[in-house]
Amino acid sequence: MTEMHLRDALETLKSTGVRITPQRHAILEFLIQSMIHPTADDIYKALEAKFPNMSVATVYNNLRVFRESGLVKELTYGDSSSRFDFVTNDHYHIMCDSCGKIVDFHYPGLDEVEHLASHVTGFQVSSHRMEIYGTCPTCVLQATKVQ
Amino acid sequence: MTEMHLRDALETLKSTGVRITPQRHAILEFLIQSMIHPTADDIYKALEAKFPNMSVATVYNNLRVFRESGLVKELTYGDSSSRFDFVTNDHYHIMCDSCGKIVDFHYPGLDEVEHLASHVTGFQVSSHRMEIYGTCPTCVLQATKVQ
DNA sequence: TATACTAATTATAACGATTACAAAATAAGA
DNA sequence: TCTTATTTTGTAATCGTTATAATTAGTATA
Repeated sequence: MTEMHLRDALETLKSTGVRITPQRHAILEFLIQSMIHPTADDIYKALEAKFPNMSVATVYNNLRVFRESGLVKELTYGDSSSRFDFVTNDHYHIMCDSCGKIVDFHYPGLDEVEHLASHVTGFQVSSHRMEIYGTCPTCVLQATKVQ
Repeated sequence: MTEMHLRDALETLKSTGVRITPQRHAILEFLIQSMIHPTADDIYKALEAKFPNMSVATVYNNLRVFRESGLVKELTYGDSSSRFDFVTNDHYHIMCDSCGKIVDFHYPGLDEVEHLASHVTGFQVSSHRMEIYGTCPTCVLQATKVQ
């Protein structure tokens, strides 16, 4: 599965004239295998052992390249830094207010809202963003224990 | 209308022991009357004439106070700075990819998605965020003109 | 395989939004 | 009016991210 995604991703990059460097390979591999929706710094730290000389700039540069190729999605929140998500099939995110964990879930797409918004505002709609916030099971449990 | 909102807002603040300063009054007033979902800097610049000595820190401090009182909502996007929205009735935003303009629109709330997400992930859901992106009528028009 | 060309990496400085801090000013109740 | 805790101010610091320029390294071609 991961193998497949990685090979496809590399193929996509190559076909648009993007060179495959060991760093790019490693960052993509990490993103695909990662379940934590990592920040740029997470990625930098995770690959430190394998690439002791890699620069943070390389991580950021490549995340931008991947984003522009449509391979990766950037998730932005207020205070903290951006998180990055390898694009597979469409899914939404639910985020824990307490520990910050992000979990994927599927939903049939909000075409109706897009249509209504377009109708009401006259915008030409291109996309939408939706996230749900709450408390994850683990944090709910801990909150009950404390009392 | 604006008068009403402002008086209510000041009352809310007072009742939780927050002092009403001229700066707070002015920032709130500007937020209520503003249609542009301003950034902290927008607010700072807008009040420069009336408060030549006001510090940016004051703007940020008070926006935090207002947010914590539930009077103001912070809208965060990737690249640029946060935008602030005086909380009235529930509405969503549609944003122009080209010029950055944000327009409000109403929609009956996405209870169904919240329920499903809760069911599937086991989270205790508290809220959600939804935005639509596209091109505003003005920018669509300009794009056609150029050709 | 060697060469050449261009893109990518690195290290570091710069940037911009936001926050921390300490001193001075001030709102609001007694 | 007086008192006191809160708020404002000015400035420095922080942190994520980007710009820059020199070095290194993919990859197409011969």
